[in-house]
Amino acid sequence: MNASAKPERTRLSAEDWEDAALKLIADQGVGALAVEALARQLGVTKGSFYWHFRTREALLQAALERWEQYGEKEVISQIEAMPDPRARLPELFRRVAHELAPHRVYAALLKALDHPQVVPVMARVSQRRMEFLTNIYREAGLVPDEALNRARLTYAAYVGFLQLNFTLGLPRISHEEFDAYVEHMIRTLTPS
Amino acid sequence: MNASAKPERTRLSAEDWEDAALKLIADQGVGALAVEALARQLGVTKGSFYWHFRTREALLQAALERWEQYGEKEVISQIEAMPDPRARLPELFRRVAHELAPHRVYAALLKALDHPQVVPVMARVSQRRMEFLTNIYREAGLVPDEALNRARLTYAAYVGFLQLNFTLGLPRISHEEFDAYVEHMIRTLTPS
DNA sequence: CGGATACCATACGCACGAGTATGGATCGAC
DNA sequence: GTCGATCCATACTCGTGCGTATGGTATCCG
Repeated sequence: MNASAKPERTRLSAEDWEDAALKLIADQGVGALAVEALARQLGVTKGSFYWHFRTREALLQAALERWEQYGEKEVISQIEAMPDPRARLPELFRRVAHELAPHRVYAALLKALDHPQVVPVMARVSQRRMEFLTNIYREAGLVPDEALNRARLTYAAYVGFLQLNFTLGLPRISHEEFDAYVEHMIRTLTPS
Repeated sequence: MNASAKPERTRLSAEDWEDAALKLIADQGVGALAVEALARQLGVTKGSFYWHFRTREALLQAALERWEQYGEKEVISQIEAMPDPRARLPELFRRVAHELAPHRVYAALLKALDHPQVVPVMARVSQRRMEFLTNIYREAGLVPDEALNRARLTYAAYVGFLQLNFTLGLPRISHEEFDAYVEHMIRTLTPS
C-alpha cells in the first residue's frame, strides 16, 4: 500500500509540491488539497511539506501563481502569428476544443470560486483571455462594441461547456457529435 | 450577538430547515452548510436539527430535492403559451437575464459539482432545461441537429455567464451594458 | 387538566486535518 | 572524512464540526 506513482527516489523541491498540488487539484478539486494526502502521494510525510511551505494556504497560493505563469502563452502567440485574421477564430476554437487537458485545472478552479484565494487569479486569467478574444473579433471585422459582447458570449460558452461536460457528466457526447458541435459554434459565433 | 433575522418565535419544521439551507447555499455555497451555523441562524441549537434530520447529508438531499421540485415550471409554461414561436426565444432570454435571483442557487450548485450529492440533481435539471431549449429552437425553425447544438451553445453561455459574473466579480458590468449584451446575444443566437 | 407527543437545550464523545517540536538522514563543500 | 545545510520522519497538540445521549419545555388532545 505504498506510494505508487513516483519512482523518483530523489529529494523534493517546492516546485515538486506545487506541481503535485496542481495535479491533485485537476483530478479532485481544490477541496481535496490536503497536505497529508499530498505527502502520501509523493511518498513522504508532513515533515517534508512543512520544511518547504509555512502553511497549506501558502502552497495553494504558490501553485496558483505557478499555474497562472505557465499560462497560455504558446497558444496566444501562435494564433496571433496567423496572417489572415478571419482564419484565427476557427483555428482557436478547434484548438481549444481538441486540447482539453490543459483546461482541467481551469475547470477545477471554476468549482472553487468560493475560495478567496482563487478568485483574483481566475479574475486575472479570465480577463486576459477575454481581452485577447475581443482583439481577435475586432481584427476579424467587428466594431468594438460588437467585438466585446461577442467575446463575452464566446468565453461564457467556453466556461459553461467546461462545467457541463467536464465536471457534470452530461449524456457523454460522442466524438463526431462533439466535432459537429464545434463547427456549429464556429458558424454561429464567427463573423462570416 | 443573538439570532438576528427571524422574529418568528414559533417552532420549526423540516421544511423550515430546508429553506434555510437553500438560502445559506445561495449565499455562501454548499461548503458553508454546517448544522451548528444553520441552527444559530435559526435561533435554535443542534438538538433541534437532529430531531428533524438523521444527518447533515440528509438535509442537503432534502434541500436539493425541494429545490428541484420548486422548479422553473412557471417560466416554462408561460413561454410555451406564447403563440408565435419566433418570439419565444427573445422573451426567454430577456426574462432569464432580468430575474437572476432564482438562479443564485443554481450558480452556487455549479460550484459544488465535486460534491457527489449535487451532481445527479444538476444533471437532471440541466438536461431538462436543455431539452426545453432544443424544442424552442426547433419550433423556431431549426432542423433537429442545429437545434440541439444551438441549445447546447446557448445553455453553455448561460452557465458560463453565471460563473463569470455571479461568483467571479468580473469588471462589474453596468446595467445598460448588460442590456446591450443580452440584445447582442439574442441577435447572434436566435434564428432571424 | 393531565399525559403523550413534538420540539429543543446542554453536554458530551469522536474523527480528521492543520500545524509544531524535535531528532535523524543525506548531500555538498572543503 | 567531517561539518554545516538541506531534507525528511515521528510523535505529538489543538481546533472544528459531526453525531449522540439525555433531560427539559411547549403544545395538543381527550
